[in-house]
Order: sequence, then C-alpha cells, then structure tokens
Amino acid sequence: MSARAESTRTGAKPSIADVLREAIRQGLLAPGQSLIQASIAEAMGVSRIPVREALHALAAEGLVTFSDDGGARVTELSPREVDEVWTLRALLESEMAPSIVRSATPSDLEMLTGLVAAMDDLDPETWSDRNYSFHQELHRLSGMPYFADAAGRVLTLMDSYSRVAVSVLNEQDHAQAEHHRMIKAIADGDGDELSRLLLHHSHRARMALLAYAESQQKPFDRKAEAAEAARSLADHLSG
Amino acid sequence: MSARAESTRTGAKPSIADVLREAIRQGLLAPGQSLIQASIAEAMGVSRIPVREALHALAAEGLVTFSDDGGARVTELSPREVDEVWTLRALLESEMAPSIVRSATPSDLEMLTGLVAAMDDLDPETWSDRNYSFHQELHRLSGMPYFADAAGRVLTLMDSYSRVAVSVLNEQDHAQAEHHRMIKAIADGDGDELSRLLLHHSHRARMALLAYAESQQKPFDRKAEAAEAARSLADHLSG
DNA sequence: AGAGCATACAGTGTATACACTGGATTGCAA
DNA sequence: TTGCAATCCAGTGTATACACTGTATGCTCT
Repeated sequence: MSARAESTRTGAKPSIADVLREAIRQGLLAPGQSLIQASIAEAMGVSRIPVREALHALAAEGLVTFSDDGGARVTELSPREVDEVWTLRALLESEMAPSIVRSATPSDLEMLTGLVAAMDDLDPETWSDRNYSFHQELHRLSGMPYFADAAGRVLTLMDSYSRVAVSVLNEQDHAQAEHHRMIKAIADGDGDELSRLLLHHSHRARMALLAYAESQQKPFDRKAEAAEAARSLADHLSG
Repeated sequence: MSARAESTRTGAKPSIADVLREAIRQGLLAPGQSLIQASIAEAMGVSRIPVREALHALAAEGLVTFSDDGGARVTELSPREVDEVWTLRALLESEMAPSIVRSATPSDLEMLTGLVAAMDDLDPETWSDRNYSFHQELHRLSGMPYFADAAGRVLTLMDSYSRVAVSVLNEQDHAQAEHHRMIKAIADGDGDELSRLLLHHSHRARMALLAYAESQQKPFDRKAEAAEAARSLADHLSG
C-alpha cells in the first residue's frame, strides 16, 4: 500500500525512496553500508531534504536503520532475522494462495506462465530480479492489498540476502521447478496445492542459506565485523 | 522494528511521528482527516521539515495516505480493508503463539496477568488502550521482531476502528473473557490453545464490526460523506 | 615518545525563504 | 442572474543557511 502509494504519487518519475529501495533490494547498496545524506543528495541532484524524507520512509519500511548517532545505514539482518523474515514471507504467501487461485483470470495465468518461462535459463542476477517480480505479481493477484504489502515488504527486505542463495548456492533450478508447479496449481484451480508450494517454496533455500551464513558469518552478522576488527587489532599489536 | 527504532532513537522524548501515530491510533485524528503540515508544525512548535519526515514515515507505515494532490490524510479503511487487516493480525498473532508460550517467563506471566486483571472493569476508552498494550506485550514476548512489527503495524492501523467495536458494540466483556483464557493457556504452556484463541479472538468482533460498518456505512466509507452532503443539500433546498 | 587537550571537520537536525500548483473567489461582461 | 476569466490564496516541494554534535587530527607538555 504505502510504498506503492508513494511511488505512484508523483506519477511517472520514480521517487528518491524508490531509487534507494531498488538499490538496496538489489544489493547495490550493501547491508551495513552507511548512507550519507549529502552524498545521496548530490548523486541524485537534489537537496538533502527530500533525501531525508526518503530515508525516513525507508526506515519505516525497515530497509534502513538509523544508528544511535543519527547516521543511516542499510539494515543488516542477522541469520536469525533472515530466517524469521523468510518464514514470515512464506506464511503470508501461503495464506494468500487460495485468494490468488480464485481471482486469477486466464490472462493472468498466461502472464505468469510467460514470466516463469522467460526465467528458465537466466544468469543469477537477472533471474533474481524476475523472481522478485513474479512473487510481486502473485501478491498483487491476491487482491489482498495489506497482505500483499506486508509480503512485499519482507520480500524486498530479504531480496539482497536471497540473492546469495541463488548465486552461491544452487537454488535457482530448484526454485524454478517449483515455480512451474505453482503455475500448474493455479491453472488447476488448486488453492491448497499452491498454498503448500508457497509455504515450502523457500524452505530448502532458507536452510541452505542459514547454513551458509553461519559458515561464512560474513555479510549477515555485524559481530563478524567486530571480530575482524579485533583480529586485526590483535595482529597489529602483536606484530 | 522500524517504528520502534524510530521512537527509541532520540532516547526519551517522543518523536513527532510517535505523537501523530498515537493520535491516529486513538482516533483523535479521525480517518480521512487532512493533515496540514503547517498546522501540525505550529501545534508542535517545530518547522515543517520534521513534520514532513514524520508524515512520510507514517505513510510508509500505512497510517497516512498522500492524496494525488500532495495533501496528507489519515488513512481511511473500507470495511473490506478493515476485514483484511483484522484477518492479517489474527494470522500473525496465532502464528506467534507457540513462541510466546515458549519464551514467557513466570514474571512475564505475572505481568500479563496483572495487565488483564486491571482491565476487568474499565470504560471503553481506557480499556481499548490497555487492550492495545496487552497485545503489544504479547508480540514482544514472542521474540520475533519482524512478526511483532508486522502485527503491531496492523494493530495500530485498525485500533481506531476497533474502538467502535468496543464502544458501540458490546465486545469488551467477550474479549476480556478471552484474555483470561489466553493467560491460562500461557500458564499451561499450551501454545496450540493460545494460537486458537488468538486466531478466533477477533473473529466475533470482526463480524460484528463489519455488520455495523455496513449498516452505518459511516466512518468507513467516504461515499457516506457524499450521501450526507447530498442529504444536507436536499434539506437546504427544500427548507 | 606518549598522554592530554584544543581545534578542525564531517555530518546531522532544523529553520527560513522562495517557487510552484491547484482550487476558490471575486469582478466583469453578456 | 449566469458564464468566464483573472486573481488570490492555501498548501506543498525544495533549496539554502545555520546551529549542534561527535570525531579525528594535530599540537603541546611532560
């Protein structure tokens, strides 16, 4: 609702919040990265005021976090948080499933089929983008704007993390197979099946990602930064 | 998450967004009411800039809607939307239930018991406030911040509507009885029971409110305004 | 050389000022 | 009166300017 309302408000041209949201979602602005108002303002050719407003909006969406000292950073999710967000998304989507099946028209089905077909053999980056769009379309089709908004929010929130599962781990093919099954469930009018699929859609990827995150303990945990700093400090002192 | 982060950011003093959010939640700022930046700024003794930021944040939370002409209004929910939001809240809360039961300490239980006991015979307004706090505490206890945030968001969103169910309809006693049962479920460590209770907690009230909204068609539908204006016009002309 | 202090700087928060827009209002003409 | 147009005004969007805060840098003193 809100994010969408915001984006459509000014008509065609994407708002500053939209640009930032997109950059964060795609991981162009990495989790933890600090967002300097003046820099963003300059980069976008506006003053700091609209940038501030965008940052506040994104903070309300959870994409941006204001540190205690006032500085804004891209929100960083711990593995535990990634897990929770992932679970939340699965829950919301599976709950929307019956409504999606009910309200999908033949032309909707065709559109979805086309979307998924066009994803079959893509590089991970592009595939991730399309995957995002596909799920957004599903949300929209449900006709439940508040569910869709909540789901879209968490979808955006975890997208940059999700890309790890796609790129590093090998989840793309598996997910794609499930997408095809989803299309079939919609075509069959089987809401329960779609619900099941959506509920379990991300389970494998989530588990794999969790394991990966804990082994890497890198882009997820800010404690890792502290640990690294401590190690570097130790090196420096003893060296 | 975000809303809370925002509020705790500056430490003790409540931010402008907090004040507005609270006013909207309590219905002091009624749905549909237009929010003039300059007026709010003057009332709060600040300039328009921080007010703008607050409005944008609230818009991202869904509490405020920017009209096409740029003006901000308190978000108005159609009966259908109220229904959806109510359903969403029930879903989220019931999903959090096992986690709540698992992580509730004896002192938590005591706190909740006290909260509910203190609600037993209150005027509708105060009861509604306490009810809000009670559910917020439940969310917090779950230890699932993103679920809690989503649930808190919808709880805030519908609170002013919920008050209708409490004041006009007679839902207070019924809800209160269920609150007691919830406490018992937590004390018994029965997550499934709490889940069931939370899922059905709002069902009765929701149905009653829906029926009421459709009969009244007043604070929910902006068409009612047009109807009223038309009536008044007719009176004026014939009078 | 190391610790402590002062100064400079980076970055944020906010107020003031100005340009723009869309709607209301008023004045004029038919 | 009615229709129209020019004007006014309320309200928003944004830029510039200034004050405040924490941090880093460098200087001095021991």
